Amino acid sequence: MASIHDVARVAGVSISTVSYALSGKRSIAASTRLRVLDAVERLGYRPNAGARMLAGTRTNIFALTAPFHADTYAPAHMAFVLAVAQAAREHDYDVLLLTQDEATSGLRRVASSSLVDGIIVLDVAGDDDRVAVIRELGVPATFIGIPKDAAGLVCVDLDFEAAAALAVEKLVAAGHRSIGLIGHSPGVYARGSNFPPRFRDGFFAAAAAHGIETAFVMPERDGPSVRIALDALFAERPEMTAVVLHAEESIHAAVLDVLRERGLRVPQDLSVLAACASFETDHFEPPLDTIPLVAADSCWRAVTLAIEQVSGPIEPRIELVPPRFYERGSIAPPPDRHLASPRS
Amino acid sequence: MASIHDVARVAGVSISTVSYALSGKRSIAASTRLRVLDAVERLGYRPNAGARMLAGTRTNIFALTAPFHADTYAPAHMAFVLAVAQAAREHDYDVLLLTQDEATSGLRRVASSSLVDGIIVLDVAGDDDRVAVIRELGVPATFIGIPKDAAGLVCVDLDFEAAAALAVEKLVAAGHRSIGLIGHSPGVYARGSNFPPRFRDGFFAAAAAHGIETAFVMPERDGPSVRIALDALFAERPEMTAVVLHAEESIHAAVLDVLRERGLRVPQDLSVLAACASFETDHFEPPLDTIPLVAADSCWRAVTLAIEQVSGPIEPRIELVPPRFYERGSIAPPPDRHLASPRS
DNA sequence: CTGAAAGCGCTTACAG
DNA sequence: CTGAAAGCGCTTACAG
Repeated sequence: MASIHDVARVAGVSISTVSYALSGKRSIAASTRLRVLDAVERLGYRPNAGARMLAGTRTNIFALTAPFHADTYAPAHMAFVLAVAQAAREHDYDVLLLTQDEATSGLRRVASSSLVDGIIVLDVAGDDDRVAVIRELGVPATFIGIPKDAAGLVCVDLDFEAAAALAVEKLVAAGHRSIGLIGHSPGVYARGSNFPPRFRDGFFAAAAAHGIETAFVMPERDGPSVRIALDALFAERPEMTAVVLHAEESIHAAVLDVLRERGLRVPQDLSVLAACASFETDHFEPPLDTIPLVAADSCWRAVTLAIEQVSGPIEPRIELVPPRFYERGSIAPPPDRHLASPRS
Repeated sequence: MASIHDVARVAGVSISTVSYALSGKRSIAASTRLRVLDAVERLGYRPNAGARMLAGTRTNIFALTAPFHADTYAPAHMAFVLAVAQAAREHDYDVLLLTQDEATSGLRRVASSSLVDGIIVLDVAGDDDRVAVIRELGVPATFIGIPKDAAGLVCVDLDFEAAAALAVEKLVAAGHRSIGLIGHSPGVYARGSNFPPRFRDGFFAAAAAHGIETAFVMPERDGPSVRIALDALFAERPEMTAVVLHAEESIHAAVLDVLRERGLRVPQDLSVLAACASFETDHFEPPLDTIPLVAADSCWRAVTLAIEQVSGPIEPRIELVPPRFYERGSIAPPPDRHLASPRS
């Protein structure tokens, strides 16, 4: 494998000139640079990663700690892992994958051996063991998600409260006054991350602010549970004209199936809005209006903030990514029977 | 951060002694080793990764190339990524994640910069671009899956043909003579990996060997498609008494739903076998007999073979992991009406 | 604008 | 059983 010495010899310059020509860290005569680049090309030279790590100030590797648990929703998890890897690559960083087995010990290992320049933390739980370790290590890190005690940390997340408020606003604007929320399974609220309650509470708060009636159910992942959950919503709010979904993809499909069974048309009889979904909602029948959870948004920002920290400490912060609404045609005004003053 | 010199000073030995005490590559007096380990402990010493990579012969990092496409089934994909990472860690290796964006260029990059000691290749397509690159690079690599031209490569995979044969045998042993196969969606067979056809062809071959009637359907991922597919099976083989599933988790659930709707009990009226599933099948109602695709099996073997290659070339091979059957109670003898000579 | 050289922190022959 | 030293391939002050 060609080394920097080979390149220097072929180009007829010193190794420092090769290094600078490649890094651009000092000005090089155009003709010299060309000779160097030509030699690099001809030799297929690639700087040795280990040597750069040792001599330089950074490794250009981030650790990605992405614990996977029994109740982790694989598609969303995968979307975030990939989005981090892609964002990192666009900043010339590689990603080292750390799993649940090594949640805290892996962080210590890669940080104290200077294998990585920093850490991206995924699937952040309310009380996450990794928080204390990262504080202790003092290594650059960005959390995607918000732990209970975020003091001194750099966190990025979708603004779930704002997303819930936006969902309510869109439906209120269409004329709805009674809105159901179909959330994740109860287990998701009980343990783990804080975004499901953040969305739920944001939903209730926004609804209250608008004087809107609500009902809330948490079905399990199977079809029968969804059926029962929808029945419960309609039982509690017979006048309900819209439903917000903050759940997994399969729940969306199941809800639409049940509505079809019951002869309820979307959006003529019931408006439906998919909130904070990390999957496409336009292959559903009908396609669903959505306020998506865009993994690329949070992950890009997280990587950017991690890179900033590599150059030196930055102000701790919780950065909330603003939600956006995409219309697909699954929201309409409520059917006449529900209007205060029926038309015609 | 403490260096090997700090440890040597505290322990009162030379840095080579520290190195050898830690690597065990030459014999050290017990008392000396204790002093070294004590110093390591007190200083919280961790060898610098870059320095080891540069001075040593290996980086202890594998690249994992795991392209994710629109039709990739996230849970299985995730299971394999995690299994590789876990197997690697148990061999003291870390895993660098390469995504679809960099499928081939990433391989060149990490291999020629000596960032990694080898490559684990996931989601292998029949004609996979990565095959040529890896041949060219001559870097240690293990494929999990089998490309069309596997000459010179080291590949590991479940023995899908044997799994299909085992599925048929189990059902034949229970008395079944007419068996349906519910496969993946047509798109999966059209492009991509070769394991779906390998299973399908193995199924037909084994059925033919046993003189068994078969039918085969490829439903899309949605509920209605599954309903239609089951109807097609029963239309083609009214005497069908067993079904083998080689498909995604949601298809399994949908099949069981439809059978329930139709009043068909499993296994009294119809036996069901889940084949090559990378998810648990015992939370279904009823739990399903299974010949699982165990990610940990293939991935552990793949990592082991990659590590062997780091020490020097090994014989190219295609290693097939033998399938195993787990009984859960979803297979029973066919109902009496289907027996050639009805009892009583 | 460019070069000679120190130094990053290890591993591993070489010597004893 | 242990130590002194070369060397891995870079980056980056230091000098000119």
